[in-house]
Amino acid sequence: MTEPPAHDAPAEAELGALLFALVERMRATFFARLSAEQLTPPQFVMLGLLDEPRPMSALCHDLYCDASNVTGMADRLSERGLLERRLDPKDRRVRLLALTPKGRRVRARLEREMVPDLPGLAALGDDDRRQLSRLLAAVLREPTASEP
Amino acid sequence: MTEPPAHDAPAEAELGALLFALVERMRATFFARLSAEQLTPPQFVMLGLLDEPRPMSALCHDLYCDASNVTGMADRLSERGLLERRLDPKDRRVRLLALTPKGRRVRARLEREMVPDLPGLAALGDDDRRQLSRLLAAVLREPTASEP
DNA sequence: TATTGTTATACTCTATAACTATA
DNA sequence: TATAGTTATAGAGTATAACAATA
Repeated sequence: MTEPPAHDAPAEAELGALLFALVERMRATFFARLSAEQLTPPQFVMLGLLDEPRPMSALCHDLYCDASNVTGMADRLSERGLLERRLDPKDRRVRLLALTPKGRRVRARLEREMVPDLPGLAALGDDDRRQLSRLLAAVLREPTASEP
Repeated sequence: MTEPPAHDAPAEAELGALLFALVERMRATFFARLSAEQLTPPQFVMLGLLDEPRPMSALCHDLYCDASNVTGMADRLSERGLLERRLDPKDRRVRLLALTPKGRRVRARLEREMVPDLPGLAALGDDDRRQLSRLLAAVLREPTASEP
């Protein structure tokens, strides 16, 4: 043990348990919507990472998986018309993955429908919703170790 | 379009985007710790569902997967000494899955170490941490559709 | 008959290693 | 030489279908 923690450990453990419970709660909606759309969870994550065309190497970094896996996932999603491979004019080794219009529609529909379905969210008052947004934004404002 | 929503849609979409971003942020810590422990994500979820011994059928419900998959997952985790199959005295068809002491230790260590590692959480002030706990608890207090 | 868990099969996800094309 | 992506292979997660044991 080194220095005592800046804030009390019990409160931190409670917050941690709540975050785990929240994720667990989101899983129900998540799986139900994805199976209705015939998408696997990794496929949905991949669609969610493609705000703009990105190299396959960037995708395998954000998916926490090996580059070899991105090949197969991209194959399957492009066969279904959800994304496409493009050439990178700056480097002929690179393939950029980009959502098709259909891929954009599917992703937008899923994101839109998953959140309102989350039980408990609609029960918050307007003030509490604003507070929660503010606090989540504050947590997310903090940079990740992997970011510059 | 039918009735106007009870609260404004933009605020709801923003909150949804924040929740997605939070989960995405948690993934980094999550994958790093699990690979260090040589556990797959589904294996960790299974350990997390075993607060007490539970029938395999209950596990496949909470994992959102078919019963046939629980057999193999339980095989692998029990080979590693993290859980064990027990007989249910009330129904001889049922197998109860229960954490071993080792499984309990591994699960506790992972849960304890994953949350403080979440970037941004430590940056919140004590008041904000309490607020966030209160709001998450309020969301989670709302029952799920799958609960009685 | 219905339910619990297992086995068999096929597809997807994942890592490792060897390979091609490009830089 | 190093990097981006692919292919081959093997282990793990997933669903479907058929099965044994029990209720």
